[in-house]
Amino acid sequence: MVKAGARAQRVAERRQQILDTARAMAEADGWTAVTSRRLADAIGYTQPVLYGHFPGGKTEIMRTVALAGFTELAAATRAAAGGQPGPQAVAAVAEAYLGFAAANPSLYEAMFQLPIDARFAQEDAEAELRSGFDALAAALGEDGDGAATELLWSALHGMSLLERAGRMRQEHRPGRIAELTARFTS
Amino acid sequence: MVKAGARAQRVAERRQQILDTARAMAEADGWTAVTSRRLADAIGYTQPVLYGHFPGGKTEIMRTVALAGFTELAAATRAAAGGQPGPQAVAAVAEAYLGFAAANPSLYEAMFQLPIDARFAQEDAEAELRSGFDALAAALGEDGDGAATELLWSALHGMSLLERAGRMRQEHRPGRIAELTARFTS
DNA sequence: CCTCATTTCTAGCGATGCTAGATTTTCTAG
DNA sequence: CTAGAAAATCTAGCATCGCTAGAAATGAGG
Repeated sequence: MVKAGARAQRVAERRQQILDTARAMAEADGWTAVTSRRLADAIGYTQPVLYGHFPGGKTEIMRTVALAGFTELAAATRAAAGGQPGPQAVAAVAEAYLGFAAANPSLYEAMFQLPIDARFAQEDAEAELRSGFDALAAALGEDGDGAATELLWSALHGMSLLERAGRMRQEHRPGRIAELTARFTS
Repeated sequence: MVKAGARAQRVAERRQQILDTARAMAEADGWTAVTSRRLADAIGYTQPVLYGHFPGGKTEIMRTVALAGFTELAAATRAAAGGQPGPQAVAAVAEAYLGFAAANPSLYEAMFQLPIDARFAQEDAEAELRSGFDALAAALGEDGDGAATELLWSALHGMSLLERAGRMRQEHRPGRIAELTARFTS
């Protein structure tokens, strides 16, 4: 079984290479620049190889990249939330969330602007999403039905996208975070 | 000059027909279904005619549709804001904003998920955008630097998208609006 | 060395956005 | 009313896209 293991490992490695390359290309030039031909070229193979690893094609690749993004975002948010709820935790969580979205715009795009078909790894994404959501709730110290957390998430999500779209000036972010912190801790 | 006027009017009419058809097709089947061939077919002409009216191609068509969306959204928000600021105005504005986004998802998508190149009708969109922004500020009664309004806008924008993406349950919206109204009027 | 399964590639399909050049229609002027 | 100019429209095609069937290369076991 050693050889089979080696083969499986090679397969896993190339799979990961595809994901890493796709993500890097997306961050460099946007998802539209991640074409099957360019991606295949970048990993030193031809297009059909991609479909051997990801039968769902580009969509499945994006979705898998997005899944990693959910994990990372949840981890970052959880780490920022820290122990107790309160203004400090809310501010830290907001910083972490906005920072993540700004640092990985294409990844964030794959996570949230991709239609969800409830097929590929949907449940995993859902679990990671909930983990991040819980971190927000923890920072708020919410005990209700989650409406406040949903509102906080909405604000962070919307702010991320509007900043990225250039609809809000970057230098005003501290003011927005202060405003958010104040309004979400009362 | 009557004949020249008649010609200009025919041109304007067909231009509007292209926009209306594109918008309807987008709302019916999404923007990816709005292809140059299908759109040309739908208006009874061939592809190059589209480029006669919109040299920028599909992008310019989407942008022009989006511009109308900005106007409509600003009008709806202004109408909802009414006279005085206060909880009622904030709730009404939120309802109006979320209702508009939910009722015209593809239009909203064109408005905010389309990259802005600062070329096509950018300044008009900016003006309408500011008008809607001012309506939000009026509902809040804000007099500061706009941070609170930006935060409100972020929350509404994010909530719209998360609802559309199915990340938030529709039936919880009243709770979210209540939460928002409470936190934005203190 | 041969066989056979796996891996990889070649070549192609239909569809996309877009455009150059031919063709038809419409308007104008004599 | 008609001939020619101008405008509007179409035909046909390009490069690129995501994706795939079938041929060729590769590698392991007998």
